[in-house]
Amino acid sequence: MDFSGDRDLPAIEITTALERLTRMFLRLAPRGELSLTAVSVLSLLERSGPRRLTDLAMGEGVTQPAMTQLVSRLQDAGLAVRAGDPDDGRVVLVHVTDAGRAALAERRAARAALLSELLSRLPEEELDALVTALPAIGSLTSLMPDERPAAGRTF
Amino acid sequence: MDFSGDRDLPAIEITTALERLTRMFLRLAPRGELSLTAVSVLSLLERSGPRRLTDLAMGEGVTQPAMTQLVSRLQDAGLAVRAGDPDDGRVVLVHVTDAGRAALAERRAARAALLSELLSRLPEEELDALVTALPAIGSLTSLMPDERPAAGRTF
DNA sequence: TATTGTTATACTCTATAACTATA
DNA sequence: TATAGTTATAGAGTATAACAATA
Repeated sequence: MDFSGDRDLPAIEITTALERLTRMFLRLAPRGELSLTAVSVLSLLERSGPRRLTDLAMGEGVTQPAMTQLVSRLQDAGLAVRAGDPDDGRVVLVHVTDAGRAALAERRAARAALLSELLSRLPEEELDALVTALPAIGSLTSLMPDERPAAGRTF
Repeated sequence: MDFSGDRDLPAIEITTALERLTRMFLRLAPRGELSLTAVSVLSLLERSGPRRLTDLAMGEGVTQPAMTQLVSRLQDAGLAVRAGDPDDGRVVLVHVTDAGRAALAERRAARAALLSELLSRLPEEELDALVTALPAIGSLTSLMPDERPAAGRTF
């Protein structure tokens, strides 16, 4: 397949595929205790270290009050902690805890186990195609701007 | 990359990638009036024709009452309609309306437009890899069993 | 005054339990 | 009795608006 002439062509197909993929993934495993946003926040903290509450809200596309409450829930669950910023008394820096990292790993392992079962039923070449597409998926998610404001309920 | 020897190997990597992809896609566009489940139901009805309410609930991994309410909302919005089954007076068959199809198309177009912008910034080979992986994504979503019961809130 | 974060309140969507109607 | 669907009620997570504290 060569889309070099019209690179926008497959957008609808990719959108439809991603819609179904998203739904499948959400249903792949019971969410357990953590909301999707909670997992996303913990993942971000794990990837990039402590973050300000406002940054987290922007990054996740939720409002500041929603993030305040989410961080409170995470803190109550022992998965994250608030720490002050010595340079600016208004700022709250959120850190992921070891328990938070462990919860993430456990959740990923559970999902991976279920996903493995599905992957094992894919034809060889389709599995290869999926693996080959992983860098593209990584790039795509990195391209998502962090500044998108919350628009309506995020889900 | 050759995983023929140990096909389960990339499950964690794929899980992590899908976690981020899911979050990105959810944030790609304001959801507008439709919840993710609503879109999924309409898509299923569009793909496979009228369905019983119970089937929809099972297929989406939500409870029957949740589906009753969702279908009521869709009906109020003119996007779906309830019809009885002549063969069994207890059964409700849900149909997508033309307005429902239009809403789906509009939503997909909006997302595709935003996605196009991101896709256009991918290197040529990554875009190709994504397109090549589309059949695999389709297979994967088809492999998802419909019988998975609701486990906790679905999101 | 502007910025950071929290509190108060309302809304959407979901779950469990109890119920109605048909088979 | 069993099955299909609805109604009643409660809980999680989010938004907007109003507020407190720091810069």
